[in-house]
Amino acid sequence: MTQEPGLRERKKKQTADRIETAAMDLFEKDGFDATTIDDIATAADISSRTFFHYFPTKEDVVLGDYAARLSRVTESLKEQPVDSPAWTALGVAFAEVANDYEVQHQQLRRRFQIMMTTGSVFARNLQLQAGWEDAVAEALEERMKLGSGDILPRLMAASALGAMRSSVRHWLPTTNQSLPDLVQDCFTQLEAGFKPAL
Amino acid sequence: MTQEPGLRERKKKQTADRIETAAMDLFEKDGFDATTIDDIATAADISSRTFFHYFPTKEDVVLGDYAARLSRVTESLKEQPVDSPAWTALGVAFAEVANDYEVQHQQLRRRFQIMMTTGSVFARNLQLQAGWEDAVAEALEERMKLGSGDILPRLMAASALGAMRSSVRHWLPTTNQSLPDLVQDCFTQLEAGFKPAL
DNA sequence: ATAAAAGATTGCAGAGACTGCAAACATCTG
DNA sequence: CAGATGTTTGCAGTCTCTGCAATCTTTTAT
Repeated sequence: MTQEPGLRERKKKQTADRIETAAMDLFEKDGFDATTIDDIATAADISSRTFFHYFPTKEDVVLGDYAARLSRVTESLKEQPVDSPAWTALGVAFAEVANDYEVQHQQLRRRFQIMMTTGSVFARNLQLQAGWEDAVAEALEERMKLGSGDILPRLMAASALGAMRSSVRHWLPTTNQSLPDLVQDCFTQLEAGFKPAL
Repeated sequence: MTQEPGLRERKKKQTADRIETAAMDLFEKDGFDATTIDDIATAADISSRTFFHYFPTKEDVVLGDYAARLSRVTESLKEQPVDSPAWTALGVAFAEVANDYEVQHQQLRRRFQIMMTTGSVFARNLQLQAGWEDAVAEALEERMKLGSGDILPRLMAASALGAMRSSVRHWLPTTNQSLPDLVQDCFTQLEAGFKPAL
């Protein structure tokens, strides 16, 4: 099943990494907007055309992997016992993600720093999160066996993502509390609002 | 105080309107992405350079006025009696906006239609909403007399905006329920989660 | 009424992100 | 080793958006 990746795969990953590190270094050195695709391509030793075979936009270099990470929420959600309340299950799923964030906080802080100070990157991030909201809302709808006419799944998904975003924002500058704790606090705060919902 | 606007002001407003209607017509006819600034400029009888004196980006033509509308939330929030709970006050403020939306739903539907089907416009919208979230969170913080170390104002702001967004999404395709009702439902749903907070 | 100030419009040149295409190149498969 | 398949590259081109300087319009002060 899991074949050892061939030369082609290895090279590809290697190039992707080279682009990413080169780009991040330049972003931090010169700023996101002042760094051009050409700059990145030169630093990563590829042609500028090739850049777009690896990343759809410049913004995605900053968000790339951390975007994929949140998509785990839906998987985790499906693994939760069906008899636990939806909001609780959501809380567990997000706690896992928060843990990932906490573990890799060194790399994430660099990315967040750029994201929070660059409008286009921030916007792209929100756009990706909106996609996750859709996915989470859909998963919740299925889980709660509700028709698509009910607003509750979407509201829950939006609240959960909002809790996550709020937590990250407070987590970033301070480091007083751990991210999982913050997320947990937000979820328990909102819990009463979703009490009656299975 | 309120001087009758001079010729200059009148012309400016007139040009802005011309750009907006021309652009919206083209967006609906050919699609947002397929419409170029040049197309809009030609249709509105201006030079393409002038377009950017009126709108910072193509996306803002779709979002323009309705963006400003939500900024009313903070004002409305300040007018609420200080002894009413924060979440209740927020609910009233958003209800006013929802009413505006409902009244002008014909124009808004056109804009939402384009927004929901065009990634860049949707992203821009989320970016603007993030700005409102900041403003609302700040206003709440002041109202609740909390230090800036507390996460609650931000969580409330995020939840409120989330409720608004969720409501709009359900309101758009159906028309079964009025937007203010939907918003009200979401706010009462979440109310229990913010009960203990003044 | 007229001249000066202030503001708006325009064209031009240019940077920069991103796309499609076709040729060259590398890797994999049999 | 040859053919299939995937990757890189250069090139030409489109489009958004910016700065600048010239021109034209409206306002204001004389």
